[in-house]
This record gives sequence, structure tokens and C-alpha cells, in this order.
Amino acid sequence: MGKKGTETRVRILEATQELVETAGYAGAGLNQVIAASGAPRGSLYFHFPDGKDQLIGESIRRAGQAIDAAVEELAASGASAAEFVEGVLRLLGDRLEESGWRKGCPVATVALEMAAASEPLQQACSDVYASWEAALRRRLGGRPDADDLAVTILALIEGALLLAKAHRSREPLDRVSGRLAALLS
Amino acid sequence: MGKKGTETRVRILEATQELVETAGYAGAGLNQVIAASGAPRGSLYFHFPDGKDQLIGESIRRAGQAIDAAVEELAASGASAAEFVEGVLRLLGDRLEESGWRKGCPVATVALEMAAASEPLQQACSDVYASWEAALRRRLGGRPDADDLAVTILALIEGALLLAKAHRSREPLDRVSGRLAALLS
DNA sequence: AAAAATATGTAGACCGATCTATTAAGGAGT
DNA sequence: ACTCCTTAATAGATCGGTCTACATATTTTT
Repeated sequence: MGKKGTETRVRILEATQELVETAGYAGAGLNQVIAASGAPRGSLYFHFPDGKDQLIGESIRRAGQAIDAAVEELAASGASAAEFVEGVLRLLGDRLEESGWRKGCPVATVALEMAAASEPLQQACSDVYASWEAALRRRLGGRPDADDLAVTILALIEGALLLAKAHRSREPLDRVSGRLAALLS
Repeated sequence: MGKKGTETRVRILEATQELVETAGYAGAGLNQVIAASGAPRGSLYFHFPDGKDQLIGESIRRAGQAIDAAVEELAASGASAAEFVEGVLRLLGDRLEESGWRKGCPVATVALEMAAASEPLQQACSDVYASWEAALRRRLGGRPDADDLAVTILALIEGALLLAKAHRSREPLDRVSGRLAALLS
């Protein structure tokens, strides 16, 4: 794959990521992707011959990895487990607010839309969540209840992010932050 | 409003509720609503002259009240706070699994899709969440940290429901259930 | 009570816009 | 010269929404 080709491919993926996170699978049109990325229609189908499903599937996995990397970085520095999770909530809250309440969880909307529709996309979302859960479990390693706790923390983060987006306010994130100590005691 | 008219209005709302919960705002087409409800196009626009936004707004609020009523019923019977929340999780888990992983939170998908789009719909979702939060706060009444706790429990429920739908499995709900005691201690 | 008049609701054809996807041809890079 | 990639026209389906004609209740008038 040539240099130019790879660049457009990435531009298309980035535009898709952005649009899907804002409007979901059905709400993000390929025409919008084309307009936002600057790539023409034919290029889209050259790089993603299987169409919208392939495009969004790849963009979901890509977004998942980006969050994964950011969390992994936080995991290395944080002191206590509670401080680490607080850091994640702060990071996601910043991202959400700075984007004008558009960028919450890049997977959630598609996961909800596609749970009963496209098998491959449902799988992509499931995989991303599993990978985040694994990252949390590693960070909480050692505890006897690390499995339950990792799922619970992930649910708490996702739920708080959902409420924050719905209310257009950081308050849910902050309030949840304050209850972490009890959960991780 | 005559009897017949009210009946079709309700049939339309019920069909909308079902479709929106499965596919979201953009994914639920009015043609599908018409087909599922059996009502003709003209009736839809007679009962909901402001179109799709009005239709989905009303259906969201309606669905919110239904969940509210179910939770209120549970609140009366449950013994401890933890047992009460466990009951809610069991109820929602049953609903989700029995529907073939289609019916999770009737508000979440639209809330995520519309946070940065339609103001009235964003408000509708925000209101429904606020009313659920108030119901939880009432049930937890007395505790000094009831405010924080209500938001945290709601986030936990929403997050667990999201993960359960994404993975098509009750496991997240069950694991979260097991950690409630620590949170509510 | 019968008839006329007025709401109330149903029915579906139709509109322009937009959707995803395909196609055949040509330009750019190596 | 040959592959990689872009370009834009186009297809066919579906989208939300409007419109007119019709049927069915409900009330008003005689």
C-alpha cells in the first residue's frame, strides 16, 4: 500500500470515528464521511470494499485501541486503584466536555444500536469492551475479586459517561468519583 | 379525542417504543412504525403533527414512566437497599434476555445519539434520567450521601445494562449485583 | 326524531432529498 | 509499463413529510 493511499485510509477512518461517536451507526452517513474526510466516494469503497459495516467496524476497533493506550498510560503512573480510576474519569470527562458533549464512549452508541442487528459489529463492540475490562483487571491485579471489580468499574465508568452526555454535565462523573473509595475499599 | 383515535395513538407509541429501543432514533424508520403499528401514514401525522421528533419524544417519556412505575413497585417491597437494587437488576436482566437482547434501557440509545443534536429530545432523555435518579434517592432516603449514591447506582445500572446488551449476556449484571454490598455498606 | 353540519380520524398516493452501493474510466506514483 | 488509487456519474431503495379524498363519529338544527 502506497503512502498516499494509507493517508486517505486513515483520514476516512478518523472522520468516521468522529461522526459515529456523535451520531451512531445509522446517524452517520457515508456522504458525511466523504465530506468530512475530503476523500471521494470511490476511494472509500476502494479501501473498504465491504462498505459501511467494514468501515465502522474498523473505526470502532481503532477507537477502542486509542482509549486502551491512554488508559494503559494512566495505569502506569497512578498510585492507588481509586486514584487511577479517578484519573480515567477525569480524562474521559475532559474529552467529553471539550468536544461539546459529543465524544463520550466511542463504542456505546453502536453497541446499543447493533446488539440485535449486525453480528460482526456486535462482536467488534463486545471485543473492545472485553479488552478494556482486561486492562482494568490487570491494573487491579492481586485482589481476590478482581474479575467482579473490573466489570463493575467498567460499568460504572460507562454509565457515568452516559449520564454525563445525556445531561451535558460533568456532575455524574464527579459524583461517581467520590464513591470509588467505598467500592475499592 | 374519541376512543378509536386514542387506541391507534397508543398503538403507534408502543410500536415506536419497541423499534427505537432496538435500533435508536436514526435506525427506527417511520415506515417501520407504520408497518408495525398497522396505522396508516396519515394517522401518524394526525396524532403527531410535529413528526418524528414529537413521536419519539413522547415514546421516550412514556417508556420512562413505565420503568418508573415498575421500580416504584419494587421499592415498596424490598428489604435492604442492596436487595432492592438487586431486584431492579434482575428485572432489567429478565427484560433484556427475554427480548433477545433487544430491550435494554429504552432511553440510552437516543440519549447518546441526540446529546449533540435535537435539543428537545436531549431534554426528554435528561428528564427521564432525572426522574429515575429521584426515585432511587427517595428509596435511599436518610443516608447522608444519598445524592451521590443515587447517581452512582443509576450509573452502575445503566453501565451494566449496556455491557450486558453488548455482550449478549447477563454476566455483567450478575457481577455488578455481587458488588452492591460494598457500595452500599 | 330526522337531517344537516361539523369535528375527528383513516387511507394511501406522492414529493424531493438522501441513503448505500456500483460502475467505468482516467490520473499518480514507482 | 504497471499497479495503486482517485474521480464522478449513476442506480435503486428508502427516508421524513405533505397532500387530498374519504369514512366515521358527534353535535346542531329543524
